[in-house]
Amino acid sequence: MALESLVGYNLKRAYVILQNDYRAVMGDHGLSPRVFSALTFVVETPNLTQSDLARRLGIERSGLVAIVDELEGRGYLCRVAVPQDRRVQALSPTDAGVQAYEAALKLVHDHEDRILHTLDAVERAQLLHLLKKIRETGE
Amino acid sequence: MALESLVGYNLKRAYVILQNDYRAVMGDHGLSPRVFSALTFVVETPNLTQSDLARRLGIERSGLVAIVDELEGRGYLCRVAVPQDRRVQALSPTDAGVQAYEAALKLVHDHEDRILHTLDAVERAQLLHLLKKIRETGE
DNA sequence: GATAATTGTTAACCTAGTAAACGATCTAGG
DNA sequence: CCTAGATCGTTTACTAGGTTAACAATTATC
Repeated sequence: MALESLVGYNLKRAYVILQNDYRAVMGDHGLSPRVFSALTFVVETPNLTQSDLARRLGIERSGLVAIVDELEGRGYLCRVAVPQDRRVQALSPTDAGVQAYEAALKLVHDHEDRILHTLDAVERAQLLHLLKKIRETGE
Repeated sequence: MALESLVGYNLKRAYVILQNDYRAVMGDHGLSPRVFSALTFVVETPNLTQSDLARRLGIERSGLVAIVDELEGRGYLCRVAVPQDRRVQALSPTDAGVQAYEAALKLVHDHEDRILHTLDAVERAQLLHLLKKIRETGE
């Protein structure tokens, strides 16, 4: 079967498996992968603007609006006006946002430990390294 | 940045990069990844039925209909009635389908060679092995 | 000071799926 | 034999996760 030796095919199948397990672990009202990623950037990056965040996530500004809306709706961040540039909205995490991020990160680690339990530490590091190498050539 | 050490995040980013390059190489009217995968199974598997194919692709039967419709519309396969079981439609590739498959496979190999040029043969084999290991635990 | 670029946002659209229901058909148990 | 359940392909409605194009407001550049 030609597909079995294609990286793209195996990458997609593995991606779907991880995503399904992610959702199972995070539950029905948990943060979706993209919302969790966005929250991570917001918590870890001071003075982040929406355009910044969209670029870092590799999506369009327009697509980010719904994500930020959700995080704001959950009370996990605030859009704060920036006097130096009145076009932008800086994204500032709330205390609840930081807490939710830390709790979600624990769940995500549990999920990855579970779904990747057949990979030892060396293999997992290898996998990360190889995926990053792909990212570097394509971004 | 916590995301950088997560397999899921890196997997998705790498997957998006491969998918974008795939589409760039295959062109605007080329076979989409899922349609190419389906055609591969049809060409390589005699007497394949739609339910079989859906199971192998890991999608629902209902979702497969549009894919088979497209392949049939392009003249790459025929739905043929099976006398032994009048519920099923066997999927039989046409000559044009086999030809299109072989041409597409060449393009896919070109695409993977290009996007993965920073990985040597050993790394590429490692990556395939690790992705397959994930697939085995999750399917 | 005019022109161009950037920001956040909305609206319309697209892709790739899922879930539920359907009639047709096949299979197994009594 | 025949009835209950399973399976097959299909349609319909829906969802997630994006994109592109346009917009007013604002800032940067020449």
